[in-house]
Amino acid sequence: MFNLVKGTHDVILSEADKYSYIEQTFIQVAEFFNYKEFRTPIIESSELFQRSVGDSSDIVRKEMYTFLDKGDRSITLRPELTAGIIRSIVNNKLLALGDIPVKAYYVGPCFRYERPQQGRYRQFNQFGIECVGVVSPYRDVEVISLCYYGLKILGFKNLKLVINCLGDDESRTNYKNVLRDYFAKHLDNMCGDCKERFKLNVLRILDCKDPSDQEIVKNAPRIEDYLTPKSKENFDKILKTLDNLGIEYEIDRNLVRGLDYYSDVVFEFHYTSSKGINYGALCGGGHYNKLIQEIGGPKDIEGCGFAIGIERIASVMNDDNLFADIDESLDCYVMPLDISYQNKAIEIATTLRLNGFKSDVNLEGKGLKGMLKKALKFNTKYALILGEDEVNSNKIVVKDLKEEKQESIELDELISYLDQKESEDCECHHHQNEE
RNA sequence: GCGAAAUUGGAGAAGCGGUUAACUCACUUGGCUGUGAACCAAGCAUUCACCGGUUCGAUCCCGGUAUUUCGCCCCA
Repeated sequence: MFNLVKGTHDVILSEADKYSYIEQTFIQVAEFFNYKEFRTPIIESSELFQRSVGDSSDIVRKEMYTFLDKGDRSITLRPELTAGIIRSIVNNKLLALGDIPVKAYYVGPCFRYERPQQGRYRQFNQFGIECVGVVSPYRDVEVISLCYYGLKILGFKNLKLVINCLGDDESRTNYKNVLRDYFAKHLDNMCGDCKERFKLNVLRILDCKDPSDQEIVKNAPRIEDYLTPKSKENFDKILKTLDNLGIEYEIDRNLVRGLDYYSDVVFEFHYTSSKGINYGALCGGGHYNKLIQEIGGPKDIEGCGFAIGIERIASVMNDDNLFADIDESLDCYVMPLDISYQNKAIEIATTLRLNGFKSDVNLEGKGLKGMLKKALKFNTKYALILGEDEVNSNKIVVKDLKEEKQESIELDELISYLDQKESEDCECHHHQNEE
C-alpha cells in the first residue's frame, strides 16, 4: 500500500461529481459573460511567478514547488493561474491585435507547499477569470458580479463582499512612504513578521492579526487619504454600481491580499451560513495595473480577475448542505439469468445505448435477486430480465422498478416500447407541472 | 515553518500488557433453483498506519517515520 503524498487527495465518485458541478456552474456563468476558456501549462518558469506574484509574497517566499529540470532550468508548479494566463495572452499577442478586452476563464490544479487542513491541500483546484485590457471601472464591477452570480447560483446566501481600494501606482508610492514613516516609529514594538513585512511590503502590515500590532495599525495613515483623484473616482464609481446592482459590500481598508500585483480595487467574498458559522473568504481577486507590463506585455494595459478554490467551496458546501441531490440514474439494467445469455445481453445493452438509453449489463453471474439489488443501487428505471423463456421466444421482460410492474416484450419492439413509456412519463410530468 | 491530538475490516466503532479483537451497518452465500422487503442461518481484520525498542508476551507501554485533523502563519 502506498500512502498519499502529503496534502494531496483523490477526487473520485460523488466527490468528483460535486467538483464538476461547481466548475460547470462557474464555467456557464463565465460563458454567459462572454469569457473564453484558456488552458495553460501546469509548469512555468520560476521567474514568471517571482516577477508577477512577487518576491515579497508568502507564496514565492515559502510555498512554491520549484525544481531544476534536466536542462538545469528552474521550473515551478504553478501556485495560481493568473501569471500563466497573462503570460499566454502576452505570448500569443492577443493584445496587439487590438481585441481588448481579452476575457479568459480557467480551471485547473495549483500547487502550494502549505500546511494541509480540511478543505486545503497542497494540490488544489482553482477556477478563475482574467479580464485583460480594462479601461473602465465598470469592467471591475463585471468581474465582481460574475463571481457573485456564480456563488449565488451554487446556493450561497448572505454573501458579503469585502472590498478595498489600494490605489494606482502614484497613490501607493505616496501612501507607502507615509506608512513606512509611521511604522518605523513603532517597529520595535511589533511582531517579527511585521518587521519582515516592513522590509518586503509595508502594506501587508495592515492585515497583521497580532492584537497589539492591530492597535498600532488602527492609528496608521489610511489609504483613502492618499488616493489620486482618478483612483478615488473609479472606486466611487465601482461602489455606486454595486449599489445599483444590489450587491452588498463592506469596505475594509485593511484588506490588502497576499499577492503583490494587485492595485486599485481588491475584493473577497465572505460567507456566513444560516447557522451562523463564519467560513471567511470563499474567493478573492482584484485589479492589476502593472502586471501585464511586468510580464513583458504592452504598457498601460490593465486587468482584473478573481479565483475560487474548488476544494474550499466544496468543503463549505458539504458542511452547509448546499449540494442538491445530484441525481445519478440508469435507464436500463440488463440482467441475463444464465452466463450463456451474456452475449445476448450485451447486444441488447448496445442497442439500448445507441438509442439513447443509458444502460449497463450484469456480467457477474449473480442470481436474479442479487441483480435486482444491483439495479436498485444504480437507481435504475427499467430492469430487463433475460431468462430461458425469453431467449427461447425472442422476448425480454421489462420491469419498471418504480411502478413495480413488468411486461414481456418482443425484442424487436423493445426500443419503441421504451420510447413510448418514456414519452408517457414526460406527459405525466407536464400534467403535474400544469397543476 | 511552529504547537497539539489522532490512526483498529468496505464504513461507524468498542476494547485490553496474555491469541476466539466486541457490537452496528454494508457486503457475500443459502433458506426462497425466475423477482427488490422482512426474517433466519452462515461467511466477512492470522490482525489493530509503518519501523524499531521494552517485555516471557505488545493492538495496548516507549521511541522514530508517515498520514490526517485542530490551532498559529498564510491563503483559495
